[in-house]
Amino acid sequence: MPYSAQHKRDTRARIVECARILFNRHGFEGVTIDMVMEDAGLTRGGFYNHFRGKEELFAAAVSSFLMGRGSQWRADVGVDPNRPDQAASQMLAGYLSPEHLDDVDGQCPMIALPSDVARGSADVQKAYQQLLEGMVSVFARSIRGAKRDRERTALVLAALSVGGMVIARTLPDSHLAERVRKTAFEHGRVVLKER
Amino acid sequence: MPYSAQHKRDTRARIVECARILFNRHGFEGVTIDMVMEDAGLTRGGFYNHFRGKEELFAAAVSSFLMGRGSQWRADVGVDPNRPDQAASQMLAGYLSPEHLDDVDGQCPMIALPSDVARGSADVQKAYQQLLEGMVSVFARSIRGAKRDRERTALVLAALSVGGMVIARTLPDSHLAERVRKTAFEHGRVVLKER
DNA sequence: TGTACATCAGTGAACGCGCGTTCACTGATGTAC
DNA sequence: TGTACATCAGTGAACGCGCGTTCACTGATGTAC
Repeated sequence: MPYSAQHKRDTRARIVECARILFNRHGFEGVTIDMVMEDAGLTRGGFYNHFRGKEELFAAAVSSFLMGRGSQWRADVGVDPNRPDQAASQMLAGYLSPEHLDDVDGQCPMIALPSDVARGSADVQKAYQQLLEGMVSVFARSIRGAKRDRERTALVLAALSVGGMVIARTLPDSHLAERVRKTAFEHGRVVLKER
Repeated sequence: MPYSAQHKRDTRARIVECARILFNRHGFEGVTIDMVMEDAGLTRGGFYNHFRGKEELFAAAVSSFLMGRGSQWRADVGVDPNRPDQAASQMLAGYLSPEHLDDVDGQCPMIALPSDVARGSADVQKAYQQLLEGMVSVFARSIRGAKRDRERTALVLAALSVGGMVIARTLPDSHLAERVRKTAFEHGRVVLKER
């Protein structure tokens, strides 16, 4: 056996991580296989030892956000189990934070790549949906009330969070962008408190 | 003088309208000058009699939504002047309607093209911002209360509308997409009633 | 009214470039003996 | 322990294709006389 299976897994993970950042910066069409492989310290041709093609890489990159930065969406990281409502307010505050707005490389793909995903493969759309479902479940779990109401409120918070950030990202007037972000955040807090 | 100035204006408008639809369908990179000109009944080369390049066409296409379908955003079309609140609820209902979700060709560019615009020229970003400001001003004008509160509520409704539709558009599970759309709409109605 | 002319919207071949993908190969690695 | 070997991750040249843009040309149109 040449090289270990672990070596291959590591290389693949490195490629995906570089791709995730580059897609966030430049979008699906704006990223070339060359760019990704160079960032990963490799050359063009080796790419096809790891992926069937560019679309598969895109799906893997979007999906990887859940395992990386977005892992808190499933694990409720650092939240006191006696205060489950903290998970929702932490998620809201983090997602609609000024830091997240400025963090091009590390931002959530739902913000950076919505139209790319909408025109992408079935696999990347599935990955996008998993991101949303993860977010919604964090919100829903830390809201009081009947299950149906909890999910409805969680969906509202998700639409508000993603929508506020997508708009803020796209506005050239950074002052207006900041107002959108802040207003969405404050309204989200009100929605959370009412529950 | 060969051809009238009106002839040239008409041709340009036809190109922009075809481009708007194609961009909505396929995104900025997915549309070629050839596709646009063929739809407009012309050939490749003539394009540069009307536009400096593809980026300028993109900005014109996004901007054109305000003059076309989105004209209601400025004119409060068909709204009883004694019931200014109707403008907001009509806009909310129309924007978050199932018809708008299904209307790929006619949809608002803020839904179809957010990431394309975010990576586009300064001009197209300005056009995007004008769309948002138009929407916000329709909401704000038909809400009661202090000016500051009205604008904050209007921004919330805009984030909710755009966010709800962007998410719904991107989700492959159409059942979940429909739930997101509906939930955003119903929450928007509540927000409007509270004012 | 008819005709010659100037203008410029529109044509379509050609250019240059970049990108996704393929492919024959190289060489680092773990294993068998 | 040392050596020959098989595997396959990685290399980089090459291919094929499509796209944005350019450019010399054409011909429809309105005007001048």
